[in-house]
Amino acid sequence: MDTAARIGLIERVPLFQGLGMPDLDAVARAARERPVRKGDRPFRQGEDAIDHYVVAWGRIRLDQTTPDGQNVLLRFMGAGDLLGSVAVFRGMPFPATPTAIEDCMLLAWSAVGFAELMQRFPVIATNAIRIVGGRIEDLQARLQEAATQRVERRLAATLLRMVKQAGRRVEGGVEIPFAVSRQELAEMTATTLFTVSRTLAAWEQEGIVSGKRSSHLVIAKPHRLVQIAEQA
Amino acid sequence: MDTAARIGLIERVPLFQGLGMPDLDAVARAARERPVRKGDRPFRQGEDAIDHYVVAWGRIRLDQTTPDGQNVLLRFMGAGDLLGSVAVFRGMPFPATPTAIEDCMLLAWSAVGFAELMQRFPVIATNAIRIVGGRIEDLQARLQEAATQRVERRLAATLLRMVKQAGRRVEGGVEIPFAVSRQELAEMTATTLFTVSRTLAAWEQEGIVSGKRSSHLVIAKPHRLVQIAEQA
DNA sequence: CGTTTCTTTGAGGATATTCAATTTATGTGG
DNA sequence: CCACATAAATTGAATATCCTCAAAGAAACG
Repeated sequence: MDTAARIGLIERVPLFQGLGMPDLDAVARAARERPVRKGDRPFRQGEDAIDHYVVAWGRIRLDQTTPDGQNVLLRFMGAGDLLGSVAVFRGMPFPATPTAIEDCMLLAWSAVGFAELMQRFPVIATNAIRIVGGRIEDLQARLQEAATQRVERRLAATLLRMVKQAGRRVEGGVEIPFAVSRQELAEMTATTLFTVSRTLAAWEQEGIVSGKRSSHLVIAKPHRLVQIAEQA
Repeated sequence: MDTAARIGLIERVPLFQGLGMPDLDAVARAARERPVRKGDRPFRQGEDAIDHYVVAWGRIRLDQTTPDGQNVLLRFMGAGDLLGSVAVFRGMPFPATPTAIEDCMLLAWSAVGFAELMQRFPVIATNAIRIVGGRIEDLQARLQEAATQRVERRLAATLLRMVKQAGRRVEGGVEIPFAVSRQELAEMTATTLFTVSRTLAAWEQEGIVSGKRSSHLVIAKPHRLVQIAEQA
């Protein structure tokens, strides 16, 4: 990937929004490329956080695991998403493990290099706060759901979040453009894969969703999901 | 409160860590004072976020309410805590409502004024990211608990978090230095006040905690709570 | 001292989990 | 391309955890 290509990527990354042309060039030159094969993990929960990452392309799953082996899927990430920065800023170990669910390309900046960029281009800092703030709201929403709502509503909300984040219009509805297992949906919804399976089966009956196994999920009736997610 | 007093407060606020003397003065002068009576709400969920706040003294409870009236207690806040900033940065309405549980003093900065300060003192931005990052980790931990653990463990974790955040050594253990109702504990733990009541009753039997009604909770055996919170 | 608010306790029941057994995909090697 | 092995999903039945509702008791407040 040459500098021009990097700039093309970087200029669409929310973190670097508001930077002009020469600035983007400086940012691009400071980046290292880090390809990640499908299934691989660029780093692991508990390791020291030394690099900031941005996903250039490909998709990544971010998991948090408890000491006793239970897993929470925090989110899926795609092109333009920020990875690991919060831990770097805080000087703490990574709180979660990313796993590539497709072949990916990451761009990496060392803590020091990134600090220099932030000093030169203060807008990066405000962008970072905005992004991290968005994650807070997302987490608060999920916490509220987990705390107050039943599985069916939560699952509807989970699917709608995924649609909002990565959904693609296709004939017959909106598609989630990568394979998601019941287990993964369960880990995002705070439930078990069994309950997810049953719920999706019921929705399939009603024609709300479709898509088996490794094929992509298609939401045929998003409005029904919204209804379920918001039902009193 | 004169400027000197303000500086005294501000220099211990994590957000302004790393600022030197003349800088602190500038920050202090730009602040407005906003007293809040016990029970009052400086703003409400859904309102436009125009001011950044820092708690100068007093305690505040931060709640998020669902459209159907259910409530999640996000956290308690005290001197030095940042309030509302995430929403201001994002240009979004406040996602939660703060309520003073004691008479409080807030310091307020307008969005514009604060942006100027951040421009002059870039360290404020990095501090903000660190602080907001800390909240993310807190929320992730709570989400994981809510998703994977039973009430007893979650309640233990909730109490330990409160101890860590605001606990005070007293004879016979550690005290949470403000009154917390069962209802509030339930809203922090994603359960009902009934279950909290039963669990605390059992713990009181074992001598792990003590404190009735409006008296402050005392954790006599924090190590036992840790055990419960971490039990496989 | 009465009223209000918070807390306790009990009983019953619902939601969702757990566990086990099948069925259905996927993909790998022959 | 098929057969087999592996992984994912389905489905059912039993059970556990926790919630809901009701009623009574205790503490706070004016």
